[in-house]
Amino acid sequence: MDASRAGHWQEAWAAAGLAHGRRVAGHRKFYALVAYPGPSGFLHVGHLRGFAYTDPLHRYHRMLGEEVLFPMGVHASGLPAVTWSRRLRDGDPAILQGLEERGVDASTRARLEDPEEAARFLGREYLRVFRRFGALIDESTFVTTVDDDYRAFIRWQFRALNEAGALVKGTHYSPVCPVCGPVAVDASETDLQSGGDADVVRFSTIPFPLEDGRVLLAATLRPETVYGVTNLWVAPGETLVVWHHESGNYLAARPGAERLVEQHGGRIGHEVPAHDLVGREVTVPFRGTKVPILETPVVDLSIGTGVVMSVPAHAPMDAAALDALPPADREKVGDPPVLIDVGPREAWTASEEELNVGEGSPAQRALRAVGVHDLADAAALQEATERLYRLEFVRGRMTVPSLSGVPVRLARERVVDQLRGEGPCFELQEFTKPVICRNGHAVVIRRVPDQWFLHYSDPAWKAETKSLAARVTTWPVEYGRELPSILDWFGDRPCTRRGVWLGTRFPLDPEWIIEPIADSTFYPAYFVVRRFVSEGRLRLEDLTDAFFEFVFRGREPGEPRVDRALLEEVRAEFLYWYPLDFNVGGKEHKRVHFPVFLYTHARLLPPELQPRGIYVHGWVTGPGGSKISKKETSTKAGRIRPTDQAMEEWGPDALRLYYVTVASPSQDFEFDPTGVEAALTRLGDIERLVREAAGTGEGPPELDAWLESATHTWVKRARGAFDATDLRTAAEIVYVEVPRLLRRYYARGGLPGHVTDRLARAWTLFLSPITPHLAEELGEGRFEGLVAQSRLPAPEEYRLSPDAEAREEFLDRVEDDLRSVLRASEGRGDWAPGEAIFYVADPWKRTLETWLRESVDRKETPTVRDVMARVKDHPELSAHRAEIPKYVERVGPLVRAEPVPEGPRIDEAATLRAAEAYLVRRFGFGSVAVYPESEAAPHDPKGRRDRARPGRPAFYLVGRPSPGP
RNA sequence: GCCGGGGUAGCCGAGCGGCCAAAGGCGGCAGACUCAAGAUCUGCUCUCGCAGGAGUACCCAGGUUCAAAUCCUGGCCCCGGCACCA
Repeated sequence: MDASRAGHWQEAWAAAGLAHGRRVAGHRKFYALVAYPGPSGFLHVGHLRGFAYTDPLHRYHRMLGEEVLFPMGVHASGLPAVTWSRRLRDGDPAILQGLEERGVDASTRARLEDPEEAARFLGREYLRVFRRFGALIDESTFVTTVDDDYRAFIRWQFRALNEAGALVKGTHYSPVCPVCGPVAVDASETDLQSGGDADVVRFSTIPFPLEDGRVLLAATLRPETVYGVTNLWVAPGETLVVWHHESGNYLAARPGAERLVEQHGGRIGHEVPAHDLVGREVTVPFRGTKVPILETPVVDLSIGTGVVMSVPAHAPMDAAALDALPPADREKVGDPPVLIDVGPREAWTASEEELNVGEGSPAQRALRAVGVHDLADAAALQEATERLYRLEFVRGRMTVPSLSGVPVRLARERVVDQLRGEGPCFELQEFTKPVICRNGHAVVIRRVPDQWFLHYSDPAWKAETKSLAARVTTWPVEYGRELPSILDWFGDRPCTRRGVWLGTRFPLDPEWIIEPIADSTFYPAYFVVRRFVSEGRLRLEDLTDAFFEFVFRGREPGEPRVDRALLEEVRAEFLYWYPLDFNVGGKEHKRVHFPVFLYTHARLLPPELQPRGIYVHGWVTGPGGSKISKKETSTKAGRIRPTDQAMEEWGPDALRLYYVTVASPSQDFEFDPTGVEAALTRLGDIERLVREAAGTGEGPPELDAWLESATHTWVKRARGAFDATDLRTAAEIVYVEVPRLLRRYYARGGLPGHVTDRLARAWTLFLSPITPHLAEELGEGRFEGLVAQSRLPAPEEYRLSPDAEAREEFLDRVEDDLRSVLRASEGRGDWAPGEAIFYVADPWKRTLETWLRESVDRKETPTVRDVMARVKDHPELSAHRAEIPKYVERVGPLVRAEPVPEGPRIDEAATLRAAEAYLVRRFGFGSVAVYPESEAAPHDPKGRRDRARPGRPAFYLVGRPSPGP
C-alpha cells in the first residue's frame, strides 16, 4: 500500500463521522481511553504505544456493532507546559525547528510563550499525531486541564470530595525550586533539568556540646552508632556557620545550615573557622564522655551538616580516616567500641561472609574485603560502607547494655526518640545528588505548613477502594495482585501547591493551586460533559456544582438554569458511557495515577458506575533499555523516530502491527526499526495474497472444503482472542497463521476462486482493527461502505468440514515424518528419493490403540498382559497375536504423550493417493504408491510396514542414484 | 530490607504440566530470481544419525509427576517500586 493513502482513509473515516461516539438505546457500548499525555514537547514513536492497543480495541468493538467512545485530552497542569514555553522563549533550537517543520508562523509562535496557549497548541498537535496514527478519537471530547470548563469541573470535584470528608490539613516537606516553586523529583524529569533519579535521604542530627555552650550538630544516617563515637570530624581549612534556632546556637557547614533553615526555620549567624575547633573536646550524648574534634579531608561540606561523628568500628570511612591521621592525633582516640553483632555465620550469604573474614573491627574487615588501601579511593570506600551498612541494618543486633539484643533498625528509632527526649533533634532531608529544575535552579526541600491533603489513609475510603480494586479487571493480571499492597501503603497526599504552576485554584482556599495528580483522577467522567460544551449546548455558567451533582450522581434538583430536558440528556449520556471499560496507561501510572483514579471513583460513584478495567503497558526504550522522554525526541536522531518521520517512513499500519506483536504489552522493549520494516514486509505479503485471492471459480472440492472449514476455525479463534483483549494472539492468527494457511492451500493445488475470495473478505475485515488503512485499501470495491464500519463475520458463515480438516492434518503429519527421514539422508550426495511407497495401518491396530488410550485415560500404564487378555473376546485381533506384544511395547509409551486423537476417521489410503501429485512436487519423488499394510508384502523389501500406525502410515523411500553435483 | 516482576537458542522476545528442540522477529546459511547487487520468494539454522531416531537443552541444585521451560523447595543474579512524577 502506498503510505500516502493513509491520509485518504483517515479523511474518509472523518467524513463518515466514525469517531463520533453516539448513544444508541439498546446498543452495547465500549468506553476506553488512554491516560492523557502532559504537554512537555513533541511526541516520538514511544508515545504511540498506548494508542496502538486502545484503538484496535475500539475498532474491534465497533465492528461488533457496539457504540464506542474514544476521548482525548491533555494534562496541562503543573510545570511541563510552563517549561516548554520558557524554552521556546529562550530560543531552544529543537523547539524552533519543530515549530518550523509544522509550519507555525511567527505570530502564533509568540502566542505560545503563554504556557496555557502552549498546552493547547501541543494538545492539538498530539491530536493531529494520533489521528495520523489512525486512532479514531472523538474530537468533541478534546479538553485541556486549563480550560475554564474543566476548571469548573475540578472545583466541583474538590468541593464534593471535601463534603465527603476526603480532605484534611497538615504539615509537609516538599521539593521546591526557590524561584519557580514546587517541583516533582522523579526519573521522568518532567519538571527537571537533572537529578530526577535523586533519592531523598533523612539524616538525624545529633548535638555535641562544647564547653562554651555552643553545639556542634553532626548529621548521621545511623544514629544508633552514637554509642561508638570516638571523635568528631570537620573539614580542614573550611568554615562553619552558627545556626540560631530558638534558644540554641548550633555549628554546621553553610549548605547544611541553609537546609535546616528551610526545614526548621531560624537563621544563620556568623562564621567560625573549623580550625579553631580542632583539638577541642565535645560531650557525647547519653555517655557524657568527652571526645576530640579532628580534621579529615573525607568530610564533604555539601553533605549533611559538614560535621561528622566518627564511629571507626562500624564506618569504614571513619576507620580509614583514623588510620591516615598523624600518630599524635591517632593516640588521642581510644579503641573504637564495637556495638553491633551480626549474628550466626550460618545465616550469611556468600557476599556477607566475604565481608566478615579476618580480624579487627567490622569496619576494618570491610575495608579489607573490598580492598581499600587509600583514603582517596572513594569508590571502594563507598562500596565498603554500603555493604557494611546493609549487613548491619539487615542482620545486626545491638550489644551496648542499654539496647542489648535490639535489632539495628529498631535501635535506630529508639535512639532518635531518646535524643528527642533530651533536647532538640532535627531531621535533615536532602537529595543524594544535586537536583536542578527545568529552569536551572537548585531544588531544595522545604517545610510547608497548613498543607491540604487528600485523606487516602482514611480506613473507610481505603476499604471502599480496595473493594473496587478487587472487582476491576487488570491487564496484566499481575498488576491486580500488586494493587492491594499499593493501596495499603497509600497515605495522605498533598493536593495543593503554590507557585507558577498551571492548574485550578483550590476552591476552599484560592491561594493554592490544585496539584497535578489530584486534578486528573475523575476526568473520564468529564469527557462526556465536554462534548456538550464543545458543541455549544452548555455554557460555562451552566457548569455549577448543582449541575455536576445531578449529572454524575443523580442528585436533585440539578442546575435550574439548564433546560430540564438537556439536563436529563447529559445525565443519560453519562449513564450510557459509564462505567469506563478501560483506562490504558504506561507502567509509570501503577503507583500514582491508577490508585488515585480508583480512590476518586470509589468515593464519588456507586459500585455499578465504577471502572471495570485497567490496562498497563510497558515502555518503549532506547538502546540499552533507557526510557526516552519527549525532550530527547529531536536530539536523538537515529533509532527513535519523531512520529511524523516514522509515519512517513513506514506508514501507521506497520507501526501499529509492530507494537501489537513485538512484545507482551506489559514488557518494555527497545524500539527497533528493523522490526517495523519486517512488519511492513509482512503487510506487503498480505496485501498481495488478498489481491491474488479474488476469483469466482472452483478449486478442488476437498481442498475448498478444507479451506472453508479452516476459515471457520480461525475466525472463531481470532474473535476469541479479541474478546479476551489478547491483541497479540489475535495478531498472530490474522497476520501469521492466515497467510500461512492460504499459501498452503495453493501449495496443495488450490486455486484462487470463490472460497479464497470469501476468505480474503473475512480476512480484510479482521485486518481492520490493527491495520485499518490496509484493510480499507483492500476492501475498496469489495464492500459497500467502509471496512471500519462493517461487521465482522461470524464463524458460522463458513461451513465446517471435519473430514477435510482431518485429511489435511493427516497429510501434515505424514510430511513431518517424511521430512525427518529426508533430513537424515541430506548429507548423502549419492542418494535421492525415487519412488515413495506408503503402508497404511490395518484396522486392528486402531482397535488396539483405542485400548491403549483407555488405559492411559484411567491413569494406568498399558501392559501386554492386559491387552492379550482382552484379545480373547475379539476374534478379529486373534490373527495378529504374534505382532501385538511388540506393538504394545513400542506404541504404549507413545500414546501417553500424544494428544487425544479427535476428529473423524478418514480413508488414509485414498487421501495419500489424492495427494500423489502434491507429494511428488513437494519432495521430488519419482512416483507414489499406497498399499494397505496387509497387502504390502511384495513391495516391502525393508520390512517397514510394521511401523504403520493409525494416522501415521509407514513408508519406504526407494533410493535412486542422485544426478550428482 | 519490604513489595512486585524476571533469568528461554547468536540477539530481541513468546510459551508457563504432555502435539516443546520451544511462536514471531533480527542475524546467519543454502537455493530460486538477477549480468551483478538489492529487494522478494523457498528451505535450513543445538549435536549426532544413510529411515521417521538418539543425546544434550529453557540461571544453578534438589524435589513432585508416568511426563517439567512450565509446579514445589533452596540458592545465585537482574529489573522496577518504596511516596508526592498523567
